[in-house]
Amino acid sequence: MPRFFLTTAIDYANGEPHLGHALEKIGADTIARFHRQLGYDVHLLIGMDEHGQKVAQTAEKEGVPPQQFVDGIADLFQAMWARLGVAYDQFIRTTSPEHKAAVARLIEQIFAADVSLPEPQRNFYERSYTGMYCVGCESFKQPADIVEGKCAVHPTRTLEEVTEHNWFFRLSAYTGRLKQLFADHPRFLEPESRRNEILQLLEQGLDDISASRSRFDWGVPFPRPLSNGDTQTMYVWFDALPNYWTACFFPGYADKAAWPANLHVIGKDITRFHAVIWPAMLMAAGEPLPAQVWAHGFISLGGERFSKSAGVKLQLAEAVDRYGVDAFRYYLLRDVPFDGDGNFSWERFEEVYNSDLANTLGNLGSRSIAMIEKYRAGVVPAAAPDAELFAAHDASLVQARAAVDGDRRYRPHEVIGALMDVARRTNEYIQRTQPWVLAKDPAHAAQLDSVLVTLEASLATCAAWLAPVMPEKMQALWAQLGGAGDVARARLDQRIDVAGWTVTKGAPLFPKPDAPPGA
RNA sequence: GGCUGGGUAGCUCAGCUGGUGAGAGCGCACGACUCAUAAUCGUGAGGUCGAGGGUUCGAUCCCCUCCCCAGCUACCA
Repeated sequence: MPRFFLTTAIDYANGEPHLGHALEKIGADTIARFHRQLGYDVHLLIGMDEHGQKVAQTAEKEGVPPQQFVDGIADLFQAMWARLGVAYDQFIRTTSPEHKAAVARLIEQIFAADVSLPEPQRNFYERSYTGMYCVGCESFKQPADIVEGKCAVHPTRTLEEVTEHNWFFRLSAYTGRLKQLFADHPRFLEPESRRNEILQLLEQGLDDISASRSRFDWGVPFPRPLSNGDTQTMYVWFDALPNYWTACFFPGYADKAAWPANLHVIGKDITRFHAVIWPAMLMAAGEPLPAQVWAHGFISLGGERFSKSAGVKLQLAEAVDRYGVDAFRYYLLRDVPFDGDGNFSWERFEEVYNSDLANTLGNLGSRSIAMIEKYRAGVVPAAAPDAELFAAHDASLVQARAAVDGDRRYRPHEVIGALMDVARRTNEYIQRTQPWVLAKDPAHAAQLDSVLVTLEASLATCAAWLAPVMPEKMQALWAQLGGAGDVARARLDQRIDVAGWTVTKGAPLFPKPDAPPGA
């Protein structure tokens, strides 16, 4: 069985999970579920990035030791993932001893490689760095961020010229190899818009980056002391990025999380770290590279750019409660293209819920199951589904497959679109064949059989293909259709044989909001 | 400022290397049907394909200029 090891960005532990986190995790979870149903041995890695100055500061503000603080945040995130049906296989935390040990190991691996290099080419070297430090931001400012000699964010404070002595990583040495990587593997970074940005960056040439910090200690100690004897803390990205690699050093995960990963799902804002720094680190360590990095877009709220203040406007719990988890997952994935940005609005949510879920899909289930019950006592006839209709369906499924496991990957919204085509086409088919007319004349029994199997088979296809998006609802549909066991085990690359299944009409799958529940 | 990607029906968007009448979904209007969650099916409304110019027998798709939007322009993550 082919492996499919995918990861999401580990979330920075200085706040509660919000809509942006949810989009990425639901997207990755759905991609993972699709692959499970396509016969891959899937490993989905998720986790928390828990080190760094900001986390330490936030913890201090809360008056809690940092470890205790991040423990609490991790609980919040895991509870949210459970709520959203994000079925990860491994949850990594950068504060765990296994991770810290493995990070040190990766760094040492780079030092080991350095031994054979002449000094001017070594990956890690010590260097003094002088920059303008803003006390308000507690960080160094780049020239572009400085306005009239002051930090743009804190114009009342004076910038201090500060010199730090750190470990540096010779990122500049990888410009050529990275260019080669992008040339040899055009799909290493997608979508294309993000790839273009990185190509431009590489064209400019890369600067070395610092790999350790002296100003705080909430992190992994850099494994080697400086020549002056000081031990510094690793720059958070040097601690965070390797999580994908350190995952396999946790007990029980040696095989499941074996490096390299097939896919890193990340947000477009951290493209550079994943498409430049991380590959360079791996090259330095002599490790294989991940097959692909996918940078998804952002979701805004009511047209406004997502921000901490905006985050208050939408409680995830509220969004989930309104129409249920699965409808929330569906809405996000359907309305936010995974290769671009999208917007969240309750108006759209309602439109999509009513139109796609209640009217098109839900009602298709209701009417089909009702007819099988009424005309055939609930037993699906042993006939062949309509060949012409299924030829059209199959064409849709080819598109769907391409959007998760082919040329168009990874675009769950296109999978959804293809399956809605299947549902709409099936509703159309009902209108065209008019089974209620066929039912009136026993002479048309065979024809009616054919129509009913076709409906059942179409619905089973929808249930199987949409299960990754809406696990619970599609399980319910599957059960109503009389499918055995778990819909999540239904293979997407095989035709589902529905002959002989016994349907059971239950409550509407997607009740209208104003309808009494269960009506 | 530089670079990248965009500006197509009320909304969200498809339109590969230029060519018979510019599309889909939603929304809207009208009609049909009754199996179904007042759901479904059909029809329609006719949008200067951002603006101007150019190349061409012919451009939404090629070139130039301009306007507008978004992103990137490196050590917060």
